[in-house]
Amino acid sequence: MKKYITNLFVDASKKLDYLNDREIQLSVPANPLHGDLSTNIAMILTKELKKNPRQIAEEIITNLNYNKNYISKIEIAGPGFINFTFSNSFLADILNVVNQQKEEFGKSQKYINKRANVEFISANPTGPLTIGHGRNAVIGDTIANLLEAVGYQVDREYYFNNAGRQMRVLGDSLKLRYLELLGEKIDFPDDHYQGEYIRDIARKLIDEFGDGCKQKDNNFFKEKAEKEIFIDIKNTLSRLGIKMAIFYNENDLYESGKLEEVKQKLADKNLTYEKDGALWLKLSELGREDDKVIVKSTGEPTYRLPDIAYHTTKFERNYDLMVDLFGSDHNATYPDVIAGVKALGYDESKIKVVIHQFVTITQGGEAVKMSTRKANFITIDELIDEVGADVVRYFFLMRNVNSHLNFDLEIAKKQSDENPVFYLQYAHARICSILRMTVEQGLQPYYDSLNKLEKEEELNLIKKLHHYEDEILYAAENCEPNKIANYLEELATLFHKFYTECRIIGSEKDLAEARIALVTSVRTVLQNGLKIIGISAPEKM
RNA sequence: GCGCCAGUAGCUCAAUCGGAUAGAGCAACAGCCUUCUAAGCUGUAGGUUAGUGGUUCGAGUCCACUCUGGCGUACCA
Repeated sequence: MKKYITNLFVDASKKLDYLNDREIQLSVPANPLHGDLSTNIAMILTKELKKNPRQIAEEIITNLNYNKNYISKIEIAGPGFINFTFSNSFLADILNVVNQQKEEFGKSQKYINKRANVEFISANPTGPLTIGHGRNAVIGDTIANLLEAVGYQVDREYYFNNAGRQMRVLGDSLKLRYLELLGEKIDFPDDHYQGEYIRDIARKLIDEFGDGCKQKDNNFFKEKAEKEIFIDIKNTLSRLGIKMAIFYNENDLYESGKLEEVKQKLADKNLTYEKDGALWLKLSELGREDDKVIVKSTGEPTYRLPDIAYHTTKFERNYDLMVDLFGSDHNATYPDVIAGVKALGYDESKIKVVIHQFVTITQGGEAVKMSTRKANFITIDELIDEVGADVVRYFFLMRNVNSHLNFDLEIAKKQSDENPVFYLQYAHARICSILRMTVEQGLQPYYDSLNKLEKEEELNLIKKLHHYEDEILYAAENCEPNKIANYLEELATLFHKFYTECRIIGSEKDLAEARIALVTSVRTVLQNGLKIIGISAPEKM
């Protein structure tokens, strides 16, 4: 409908010059008395034309040649809004469209033949995924789902480094626990990984090799730990319904020579210099505040060089869009990387960095500080065991990525009956129940009597269904998965109100069957939306 | 000190590029099940949108400053 109205304005611009190339903002008014879509164009033009906005609106409306089958009326209201009201025949047609498109409804072809890469989680394999990673994982996966819904072919990518200091400490930690379990007296250092999972892996080694690994070096233990931990991480992700397409190891950048190549290119552009035995990148010439070290005096690169090199590989893999999802602790570092990528001649506008704020974990009102090393953490696995994958996903998704997410463990555990995710699923289950019942009564969805739907609860529901496609597109383009969670809650609310006010069984046959067509469409949209946020749609609860 | 993010009802959060009377849920109070699932619905109460100034037809939203909180500010990632 937005497209239709926009085209009306394009036609009108042939007569009204000032409408030429003007973007028409159409929004859904909060107050139903203000119609179904509204534009403020007349008020925007008022300054330029030095005319009263209501006069301008009047002039525009007389030049809008609209079809009464789509729009029942156009009105001027308030200071100069132009309000459009959908006709009932248009609303009825929405249900036909949903019914025809089914699981395709809401998807679009806007980015068909485009390829996107969504990089997320990217936690080094030093321990199980914790609540801290959970938000990143769920947001990333849902952004990927959204991009797929608007046409992109998407690769989900996990970047990790198994070569750094963190991983050496991990290998050490495993070796010490191994020796400890074999009866040696071990003084386990504070700065090593304290978690019980290290002992679990050590036990596996003993089961497999007995004491035969005593003489093995750090590398052996490191590799064993990495392997076991990755199995665990992948298992956790799979419980959340997440499947990564690519695990990209930072080490490949060294082995392939990519790192050296990028370093050389930066040098060729005269963007590096040596100082104090280290190699510096002239970030101050690239719009950043200070120059930064990219190769330490020890010869080891800092994270910046491999990160820049890594991003160049994404460009070489020909993605049209690259989404990087980080926690807010990375917010000072990524601009350096982007500046480096740009300096190498890549189009940095293809990279979209999404920063999500931290999850604040509280237990009984008290904040819990998390640290993988200190083993003071709650794993996603534990959380799934407690409340189920659906609740975990929904909890991490329901807030704006820019907002801190307050995760009260006690509420998450005990409040499962009142969790909003059940509210959505309940709406779906109720519809399924109705449909089971109506089949027994010999009733079927009937699309030729949709004009019988004229109660407020019915019309509001249909209008909400109509907005679904716009919501998906907006959420995808802006990487705001929480919009879909909010939308589905609103849709569920409208359905529950409908359910309370409008009966199907017992109503006159044409009306009953039109209502069946309506709830069938609602079910379709609930299913489609829940699928995008990765939550199940139960038929019974 | 500087940078990014936030501050909206008692609590947790919405509010589509600046739009019309700032909305939900939880908690509180009062109602609704002989009829399709009460994990639901209806009503009452709850607000100087942290503060001060500015921009304009119009500000929770934009700008400046102040206050509070989170995350950063490495030759750690």
